[in-house]
Amino acid sequence: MGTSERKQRERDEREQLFLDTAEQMIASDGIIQLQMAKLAKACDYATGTLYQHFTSREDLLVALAARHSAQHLQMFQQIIALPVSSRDKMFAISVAERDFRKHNPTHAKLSQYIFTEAVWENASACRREQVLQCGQPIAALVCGIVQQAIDDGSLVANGCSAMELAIAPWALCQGSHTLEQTSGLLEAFAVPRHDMQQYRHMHMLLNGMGWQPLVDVSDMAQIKTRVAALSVLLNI
Amino acid sequence: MGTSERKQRERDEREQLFLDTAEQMIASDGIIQLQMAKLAKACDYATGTLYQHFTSREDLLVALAARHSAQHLQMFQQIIALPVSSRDKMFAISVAERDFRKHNPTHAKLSQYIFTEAVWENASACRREQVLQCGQPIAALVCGIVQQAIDDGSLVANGCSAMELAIAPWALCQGSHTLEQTSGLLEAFAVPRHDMQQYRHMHMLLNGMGWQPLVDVSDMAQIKTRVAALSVLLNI
DNA sequence: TGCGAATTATGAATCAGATTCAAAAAATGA
DNA sequence: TCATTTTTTGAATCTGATTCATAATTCGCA
Repeated sequence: MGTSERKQRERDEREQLFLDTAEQMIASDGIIQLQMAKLAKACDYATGTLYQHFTSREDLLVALAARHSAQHLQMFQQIIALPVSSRDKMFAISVAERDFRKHNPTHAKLSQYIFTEAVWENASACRREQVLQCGQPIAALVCGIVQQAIDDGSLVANGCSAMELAIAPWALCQGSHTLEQTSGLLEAFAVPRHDMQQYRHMHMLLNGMGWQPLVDVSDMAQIKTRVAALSVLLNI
Repeated sequence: MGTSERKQRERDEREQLFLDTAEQMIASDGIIQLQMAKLAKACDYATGTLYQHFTSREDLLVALAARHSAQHLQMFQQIIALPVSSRDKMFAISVAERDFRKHNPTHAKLSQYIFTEAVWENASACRREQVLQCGQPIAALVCGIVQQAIDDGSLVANGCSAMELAIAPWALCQGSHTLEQTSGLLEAFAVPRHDMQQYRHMHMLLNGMGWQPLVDVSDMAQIKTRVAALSVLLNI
């Protein structure tokens, strides 16, 4: 009926309010500082009301991550529509990913944090499901790029499934970000933090996969140009 | 003087006892279940005594991770002494790494957890330092392998420092483990969890770096054989 | 060996903050 | 309008980390 529909909408809006506010609070004070009572008060609701949406603090964090994943997906969807080679699409994924993280430091921290035993296990099963569900179309989409490459002959599968192949760039991307994010790690080892470096590594991997057309990894200028071009296409 | 030396030793032993016990407790009940009071009692000490060693629960976790890093280093040191090509050494790193994680699930979880803002920021500066210090020789060692490869001509640097190049396999390794570890992620996407898959990805990357001698990534049997051979050399 | 000072250990008390739940308020609907 | 159901409230509860006054131990010295 109409009434209950409106009610549901209001409830959803309230949930978004909680999430928006939590996001702001995390952005300004960090994850640890986020307190349930403070958050509720900041939204002009009682603590108990907050718990009607999220079964626990961890549940809230996972919900936040799930929402980010949705934006994430949207960004990736742009990519498949791009008028570029499959290899460039895959590369664009890593460019977009990096940009997304740069503009969403909260997401970067959260995505590291929520998969931690301490958080993951304390979130409700349904929120966890939600995160994984959001990931699914992303994975499908990346797989699609690989499949396209296999189909048009620019990548030889060698008996691997598209997913198995997609894992490689995914892992490299993930690992690069983990290293970069890990406080003090690269600094401690005096690794110059050069944006392009990571892109070069990705091209090395894609070359190693035999993904055509190969890119000359010694030509940083060209890599830079390509990144710039993709950035424009993605308007970032 | 002799007396204070013994005292220091006893103190160190007690610290190890705390860490050993914490490790067991984590192994059997998980990180979240680790409670300071329980741990102290399990070691027959008062809670306050535990706090004389670790400034906080997080500090204890970081200390534990630092200890793991030391074992880690030891394992890697074996590798540089191996009578194999530099490429095989680098590959051996990923084999050893994977084995280490398989046999130390606690380490795997911890190393993900401690670098989380919530933990890292709450550990004492000196513990954090300790973790990074342990990492340093590991990094140096891996760099050494890259440098050796550059020197003997099996790898072309193209103006990159050894460290910059070393980051690539490091990131891939790291990322693979993160993906694998992340509860439910690969399952959710129906990715078959095949040990060798990861090794193939590493060879793709090393090939893409132009690291000689190149490996035929379509020949899984050969990769498998090489892993087996390295496992024997490392006796794992 | 005995004694006071200095150091260390103890664990009950404190504190922070997440979570709950009985009571109050609001919505529903007859 | 009023009884019933649903939702909101926030003070009380609970958990577990951390502290700190007190007790125990060790030390240096006569």
